Amino acid sequence: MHNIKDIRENPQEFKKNLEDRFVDIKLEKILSLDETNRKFILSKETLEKQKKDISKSKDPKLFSKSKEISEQISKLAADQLKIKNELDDILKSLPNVALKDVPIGKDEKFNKEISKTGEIKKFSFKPKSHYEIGEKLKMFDFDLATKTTGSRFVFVKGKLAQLERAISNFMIDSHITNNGYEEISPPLMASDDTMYGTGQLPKFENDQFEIKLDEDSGRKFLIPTAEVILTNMVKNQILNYKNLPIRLVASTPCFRKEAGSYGKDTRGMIRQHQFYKVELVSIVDPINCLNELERMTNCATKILDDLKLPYRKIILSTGDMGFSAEKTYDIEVWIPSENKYREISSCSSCGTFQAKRMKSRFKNEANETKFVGTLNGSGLAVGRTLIAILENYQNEDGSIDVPEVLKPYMNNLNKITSN
RNA sequence: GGAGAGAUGGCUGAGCGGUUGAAAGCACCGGUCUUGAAAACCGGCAAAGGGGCAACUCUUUCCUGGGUUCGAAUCCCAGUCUCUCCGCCA
Repeated sequence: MHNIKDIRENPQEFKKNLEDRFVDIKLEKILSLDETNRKFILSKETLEKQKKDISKSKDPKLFSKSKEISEQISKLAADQLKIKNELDDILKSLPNVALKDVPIGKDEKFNKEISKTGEIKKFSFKPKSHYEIGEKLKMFDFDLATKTTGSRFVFVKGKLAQLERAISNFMIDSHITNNGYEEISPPLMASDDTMYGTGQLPKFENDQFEIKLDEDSGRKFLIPTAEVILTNMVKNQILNYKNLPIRLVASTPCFRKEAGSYGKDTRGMIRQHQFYKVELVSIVDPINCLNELERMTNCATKILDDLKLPYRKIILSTGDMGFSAEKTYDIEVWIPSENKYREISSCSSCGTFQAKRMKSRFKNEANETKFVGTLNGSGLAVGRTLIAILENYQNEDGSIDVPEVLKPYMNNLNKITSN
């Protein structure tokens, strides 16, 4: 959430920054609510001071006066709270401000390609889509998932299930051993305020699967990404600068309603309600956010290098970035059957935006309390990596070569064939 | 599911109606000492918000929400969470 103090000091700049993200900001409303709020606070505090003085004096003659003041205070407090809540509701739904080097544009058309890596393989036959390959191998079963569960789910079976697990294990091992991340096996559900902390609530409630444990307790949500639960590990904490950076990795299922993408990617497992993802999260001193973003993105692309999959790196435009992000790189992998690149990772710096929502702070070397910086990135989306391997490593007979680095995770299997 | 215990600052932990924003220790920051470090010693060290150009000052906060009282970390009620024991189950 944005600090109202910063807005107050530089309202026009704030307005412009959010307009660059194509957000309709009611600046006048915000400023007037803030002013009213402060007026209420001032009069409330004046009364509180009077009351405190009376109680300190211990003078019985003043006691009845104190009671009167109490009533006035509670009235003022109620009015003040109403204004404050109204103000907060507006602030809570405003996205983070983009950094200066982020291209301004209203949607993905304004994203900019930064680099292309790897060679696109020339097939001597027409490459099949991952779902054709998987179904032919009898290792993807979409119909069965429809029967047991519904649309946008899949059964992965046999060697492809093993391959999926191999991909996940290879990625985690790589991040642990080469990049210094700590592996976490987190809860797959998150509470209301946890979801708020990383920015999924209040604005994107419709994308989340809500869980009710019982009538009385608060609602919970299936995590749409491990980012939510990993980042919130430092919620409501004041860390020491010596503990930073914190680097976490987890491989978890992710659950998304995919509301608003009806009819999009309906075939295959590109867009599912449930998918595995290896997620990277960094908690850093905010002055290191940009370096960490580069580092994290490199951790993600290294996986694709090792898997020998062609990819490109793009920087998202202001309109295409996520709610909490200040700068985002997407990594897109080559999908032969579609003859184009598709997103396989998204790495974002959130600056102190999430930290302010979570109240995650640290003491710096000067012993001052500051908000931490948070970053998250996929390293990588496991389901989509499986897709990319199927398509890029396919042979004309429908078999799949196992990528070199995954063989140790597949009992040194060279090739996946039907039967 | 049954029976208890508890929730205090970055951490451990005192306080159980009135200079308690909160003892003490640890951690952290600054200093003395030292070639440097450690140890020892000295000093500092909660957060959020408001007012003020500033020095500074005020308010709130001892899990959350109500209540009692002139006054609550301290008493009462409700809730949340944690722990221990018993039962049940992976």
